[in-house]
Amino acid sequence: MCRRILRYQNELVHVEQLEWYRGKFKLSSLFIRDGSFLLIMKEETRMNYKKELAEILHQLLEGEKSAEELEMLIEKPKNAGHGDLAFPCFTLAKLKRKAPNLIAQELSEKIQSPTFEKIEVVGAYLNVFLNKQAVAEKIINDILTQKEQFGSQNMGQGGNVTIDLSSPNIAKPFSMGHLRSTVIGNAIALIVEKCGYQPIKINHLGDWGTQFGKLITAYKLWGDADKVKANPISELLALYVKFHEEAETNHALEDDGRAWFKKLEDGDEEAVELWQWFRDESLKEFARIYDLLNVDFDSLAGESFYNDKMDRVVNLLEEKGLLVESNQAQVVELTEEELPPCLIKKSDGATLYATRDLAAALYRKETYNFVKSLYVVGHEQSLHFKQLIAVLKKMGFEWAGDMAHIPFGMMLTGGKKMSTRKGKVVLLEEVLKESIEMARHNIEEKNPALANKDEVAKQVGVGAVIFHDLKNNRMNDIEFSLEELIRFEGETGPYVQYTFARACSILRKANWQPEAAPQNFTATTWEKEWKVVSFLMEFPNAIKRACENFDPSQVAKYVVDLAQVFNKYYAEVRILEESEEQAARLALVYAVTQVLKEGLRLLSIQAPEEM
RNA sequence: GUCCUAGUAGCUCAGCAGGAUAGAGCAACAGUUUCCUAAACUGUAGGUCGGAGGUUCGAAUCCUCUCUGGGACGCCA
Repeated sequence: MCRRILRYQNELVHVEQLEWYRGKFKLSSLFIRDGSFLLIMKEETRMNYKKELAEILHQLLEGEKSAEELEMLIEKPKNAGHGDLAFPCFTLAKLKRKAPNLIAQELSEKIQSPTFEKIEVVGAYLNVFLNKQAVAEKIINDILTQKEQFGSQNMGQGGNVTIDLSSPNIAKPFSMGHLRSTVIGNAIALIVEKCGYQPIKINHLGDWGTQFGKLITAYKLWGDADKVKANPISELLALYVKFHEEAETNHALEDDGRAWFKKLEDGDEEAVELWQWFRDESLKEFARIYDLLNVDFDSLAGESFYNDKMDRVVNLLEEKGLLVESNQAQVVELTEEELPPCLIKKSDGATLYATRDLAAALYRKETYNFVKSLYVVGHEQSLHFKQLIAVLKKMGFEWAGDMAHIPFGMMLTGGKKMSTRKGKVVLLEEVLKESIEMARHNIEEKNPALANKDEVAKQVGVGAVIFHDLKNNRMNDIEFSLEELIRFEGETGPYVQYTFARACSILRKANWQPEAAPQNFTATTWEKEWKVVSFLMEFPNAIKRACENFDPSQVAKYVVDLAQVFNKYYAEVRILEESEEQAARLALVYAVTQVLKEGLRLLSIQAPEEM
């Protein structure tokens, strides 16, 4: 091979450029392999010590396994006594036909790197201890200079990601059930943005559909304009509930409701006017809640927005010969996909949910040219999204593969789904109010001298509710429990916020400024601090995991873990006490505040400096 | 009936591209405040990882079957 190439991360780079890279990235490790490749690691990569170890092992094993394979085998030990990285040698035993503990022993003797302080062999394991001084200094300085940028990545490269979130139904109260999509979607938007994507948050309002026909029917039968004006949502909800009660015995009501919806879709003046009114009132109420939750949207294009864009979809389907009649309705058959047929038009010609989502998908691709299009919608709609994507693929739209349903479990009361129809809902606003009140109560008890009590109570109360939703795997159902929600101890939002506030308090008392921080901390062994440092190091990985899996709980869990180790450290070490190590300790405290704050921000939770 | 999802400590959950004694929080019990905010910290107790097979040097993690809860399966969204 005449051209010497070196690999720079995943790219191939010409060796002539080596000097340029050396200047720019301070190469830490340089390997020459079979005279034709040079493998380098640039400065940022060095932070990924796992990669470095994998690379070294790869060299030592003379290519018997790829660096990537080796990296996957490296784990971080659960037990601190087992070091920071561990490599089990079992799999090599077969390849080398040698006892795994012997292999570990041999490897341990050959590894030489300033990054690794010591290598221990325990059975078949290679336990690697990082050089605490070097690593801690590196991490702390990174955070000191990058501040809230620490942990940011660029896998998104500016690509647009549309996120369908929240999407409450107009004329219905904003219930606990809607919290999940709102809060999960918002956190995903923030996380994805942190990873270099451009999120586009779309509130796909449920402002269209047969339900409005039903509501109009109910309003015309039993409604009172003054009452609705005085108390829009609760009055409309009462009408909606009454409709369903009456409809159980009087089946003509259902037909009447359907008829009114058809009129609405055809632009009947009275129907449109009522609809517009209901919609405006609802949006006013929702605005208060979004404000509390700190959520805003890039688009409010809901279902009604696609009203005039559906003919095109239907025509396209017809042109492609996908539309077939079935019991007077128009459907797309999905037998090859092993899915039930997707209903496009009802027998009365009115459109359906799927029709609107098809139109919306097309619109979003054309308007935003997304690289990913996410739908943060409950798990019970999985089939619908499978069908939606399948139909788009059948239509020949390759980009349908970039669409993804992000499902989540249900909010339950008494083991059952909350049902608007039966009027059995818990209002989100009520819950937020209770939580804020609880926070306020705690402040009076614990820190009555606090300056901006109302503001902090709001941040803490709302933080508790958001965190409670985000801390667990999306897919778990959540049994609604007010007690559980407004618990501020243990693995909760307020616990993390409290940890942050106490850390801030230390910095305040020390009158510590990041600009005045020293660059090196030679007086410190970092022994007591090591656990905290090693958690700080994990932040970028947590974000990456959260982004790849669209899973905010990864960040929530991380932030609790960091708070826990910091609290232990805080209880053990008196930081404000004069000591040679104080400079390093204060810098560490500052680093913790930065990461906690940023972690909370990614969950849309504020971090008060005092509470 | 088919498909999707979950089953880990009394409760809520982590851990699941297989790895070293299965971890937190809550609740229980016992402690810590002349000391950086006790919304905290320390300790004790608590588990045949739903069950049965299988793959493997090694399984909570992968495969098959099975039981239980929840959900979805054409004119709701």
